Amino acid sequence: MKLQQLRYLLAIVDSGLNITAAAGRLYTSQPGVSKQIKLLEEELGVQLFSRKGKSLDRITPAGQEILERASTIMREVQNIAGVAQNHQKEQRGRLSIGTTHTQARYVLPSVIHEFRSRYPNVVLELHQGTSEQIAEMVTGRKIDFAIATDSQHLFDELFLLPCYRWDRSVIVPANHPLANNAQRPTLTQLAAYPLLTYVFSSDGTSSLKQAFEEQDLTPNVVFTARDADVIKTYVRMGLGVGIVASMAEDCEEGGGLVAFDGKGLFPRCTTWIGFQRDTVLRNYIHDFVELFAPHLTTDLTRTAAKASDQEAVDALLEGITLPLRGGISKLSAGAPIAHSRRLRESFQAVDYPG
Amino acid sequence: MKLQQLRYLLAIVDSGLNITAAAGRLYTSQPGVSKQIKLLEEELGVQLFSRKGKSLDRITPAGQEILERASTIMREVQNIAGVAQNHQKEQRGRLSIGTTHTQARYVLPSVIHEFRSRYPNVVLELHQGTSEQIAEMVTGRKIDFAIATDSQHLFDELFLLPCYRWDRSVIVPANHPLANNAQRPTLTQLAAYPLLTYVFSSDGTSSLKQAFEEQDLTPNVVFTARDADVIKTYVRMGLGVGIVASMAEDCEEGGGLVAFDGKGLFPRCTTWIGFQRDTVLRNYIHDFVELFAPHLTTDLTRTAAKASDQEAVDALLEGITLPLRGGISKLSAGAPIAHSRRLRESFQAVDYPG
DNA sequence: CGCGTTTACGTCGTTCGTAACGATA
DNA sequence: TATCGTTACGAACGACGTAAACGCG
Repeated sequence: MKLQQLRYLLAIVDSGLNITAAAGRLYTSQPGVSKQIKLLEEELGVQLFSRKGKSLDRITPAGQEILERASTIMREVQNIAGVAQNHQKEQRGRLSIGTTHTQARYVLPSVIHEFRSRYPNVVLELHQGTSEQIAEMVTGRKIDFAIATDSQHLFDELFLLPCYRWDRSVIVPANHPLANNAQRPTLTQLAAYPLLTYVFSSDGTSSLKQAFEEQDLTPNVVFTARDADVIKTYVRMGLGVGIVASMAEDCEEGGGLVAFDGKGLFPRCTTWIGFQRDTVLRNYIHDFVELFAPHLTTDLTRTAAKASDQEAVDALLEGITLPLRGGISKLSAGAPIAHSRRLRESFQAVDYPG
Repeated sequence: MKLQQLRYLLAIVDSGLNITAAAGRLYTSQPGVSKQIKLLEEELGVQLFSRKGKSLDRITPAGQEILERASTIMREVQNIAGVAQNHQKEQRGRLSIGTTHTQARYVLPSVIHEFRSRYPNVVLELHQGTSEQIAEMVTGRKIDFAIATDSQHLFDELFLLPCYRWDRSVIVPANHPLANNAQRPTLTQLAAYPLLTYVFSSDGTSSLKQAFEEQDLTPNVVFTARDADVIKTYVRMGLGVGIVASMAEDCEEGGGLVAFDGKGLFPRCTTWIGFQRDTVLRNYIHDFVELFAPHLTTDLTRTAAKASDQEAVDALLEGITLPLRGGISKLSAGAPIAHSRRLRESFQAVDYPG
C-alpha cells in the first residue's frame, strides 16, 4: 500500500469515478492511475469499484470504508506537513481565504494589510464568492477557511467561530423623501418604497424578508446584488431605498447618500470564520484569525479545532462578548455571545450574504 | 512523504532511538533507514531528532507531533487491511490472544475448539503471560486483544469489555483437618493455615489480602504461583491450603483434594477482554468474542470500539447481566453488570491474576 | 467512431544492500 | 576498540509515460 494509491483512490472518487479526469487532476497519466488502483485492489484482495464493462460503475462497500480511512490518512499527511511548517523559523506558504463581498471590500483590507507586513513570504489568495461557492471550496479543501455571515446550514462539516456582529443600514439619495426624516424610517415606511438589497440565499429564506413579514408587510424588492457598491450606485440613480451592511455605509464619503442606522429594525447578523475539522492550522492562520477577531486567540482556536462538534466549540466561547462592528474603524462592545450556543439552529433562517 | 518513512520513524522511536535496532526489526538495512529518515526531514524541512554527535539523542517537539500523526496513519493503514480482509469470502489470517494461565487452561479450550472448526484457515496464537506482559503486548500491537481478570489499571489505553465473573475456591488435601468440615472454612480458620495461591500483582495490592485484612487477619501465604495446577500439586503434597479460581477446581477428578466454594469469602472477580482503541476488528475476532462471551455481540463490540472512553463503553453494557462461571461447563445467571460502570475505579485494588 | 480503460513496453528514478568511512565513548 | 550512524556505489525494482488494443455506447 502506498500513499499515492490512496491519493489516486480519493481523486477518482472526487472525479466521479472517471479515471481519466482523476489523472488530469493529478497531473499524471491515466494508465498509471489505472494500474495503481488495480495493484491496490490486488494487494488488499478486494474490489474497490464495481465495473460495468471497463468503466467504473460505483464504489463497493469495502471501497467506501477504505475510502473513508484513506481520507483520514491523507488528512493526517497534510497535517504532518502543516506541523512541520509551523516549526520552521521563516513562515512561508500560502493562505487561501474564501469570503463574500462585504468582508472582502470593507472588513478585510486592514487585516490583510497588517498580515502582509507580518508575513511577507506567505502568498495570499482571496477567493470571493457566494456562500454556496465558498462552502464548496472549503469542504473540497481548496481554501483554508471561510469567512461568511449566518447561513450556517451550508457549513455543517466545518466548525464555526463567531467573529463579530453587525446591523444593516438604510441608505437613500439626498433628494429622497425619506432623506429629510428626523428619525430613521420604520418598516412600514420602507415597505412603501422599492427596495434594493443583497441577493437572498438560494433556499429562499431571508432574515430581512422575515422582519417585514412579522409585521404583516411585504417588502417590494426591485433589485438585488451581491455587492454593496453596486447597490449604492443604483440607489444614487434613484431606483429606491438601499439596505446594506453598516460597514458598507460607513465607507461613504459624501457621495450624495443619506444613511440611517438599521439597528433594531432587522435581526442582527453574525459573521464567523469556519474551518475544516481535524486539520492542523499553520501559525500564520492563527495569527490571521486573531487579527480579524481578537477574542479568537491561538489557544482558543486550537482547542476549538479539536472539539468533536459545534456544541463543544460554542461552549468554549461561552461568556465572551463579540464586538459589534459599525465600520472599518468603529468597534464597540456589543451583544453578549450567549446566543452563539445555538448559533446554527436559531439562525438557519437568516442568510443574508455578508 | 512515504508510508515507509513513517513506518521507519515509528520503529526508530520504538527501538529507543537506535536506528540499527530499528532496521533489524524492519528486516532491512540500517543505511536505508537512516537515509529515509534524512529524506523525510529534508522534505518536511524540520529535524525529527536532535543529534548528539551522530547518534540520535532525543526526538524534537516537531518530531513528537509528527510521530503521533504518523502513528494514526499507520493505524489506519492497518485498518484498511483489516476492512479488506473482512470483505473477503474466505476468512484467513491470524488471531493472537494474550491471556493468563487460568483462562488458557480452563476457560479457553472449548472456545478455541469451536473457533478452529469455524475458521480452519485462521492461524491461532495464544500468548500466555502475566498481566504486565500482556499489557505490553497489546499496547505494542503484538497481539489482537487481551483476556485478563481485574487489574484494569494496567490497561488504561484499551477499552475493556467484561465477559464473566467468578469466585475463588478453597482446596485442601483429603487428609487435611479442614477436609472434614461440614461447612466451608471461615477466613479466621484459613488464617491459621499456610496458604498457597496466585502471585500477587507487582504493585502489591490484592483483593485476597484485603479480604483478610478487613477482618484484621493476616494471611500466611507460603507459596505463590501463576498456575493453578502447580498450586494444586503442592496442596496435595500437604504444604497448606490452596485458594484458586473455581474454574480450576471444577476440573478436579478425584485427585485427592477437597474443594469448598469460596463465594462470599473473597471479592468476586471479573474477567474482561481488552482491545486497542480505534482499530478495525476482523470478523473472526468478533466471532471469537461472542463465543467467549455471548452477550458481546458483533454489533455491541463494534459500537464499543468507536466509543471515546471507557465510560461510554460501560454505558453500552448497562443492564446486561454477566454470566457467573463456576467451571468449564457450568454457567449460571449471576450478578448484574451494574458495577461495571465503575469497573476500572472500584476494582483497581483487585488484581488477582485470572 | 468517440470515450474510457486496459495492455504492452521502454525509460528513468528510487530504493535497497554491501562495503567502506567517520565519529563517539 | 567497539558501537552506531553516514557516505558511496552498483544492482534491482517499480513507477511513469507513450503507443496501441479493446469494449461499450
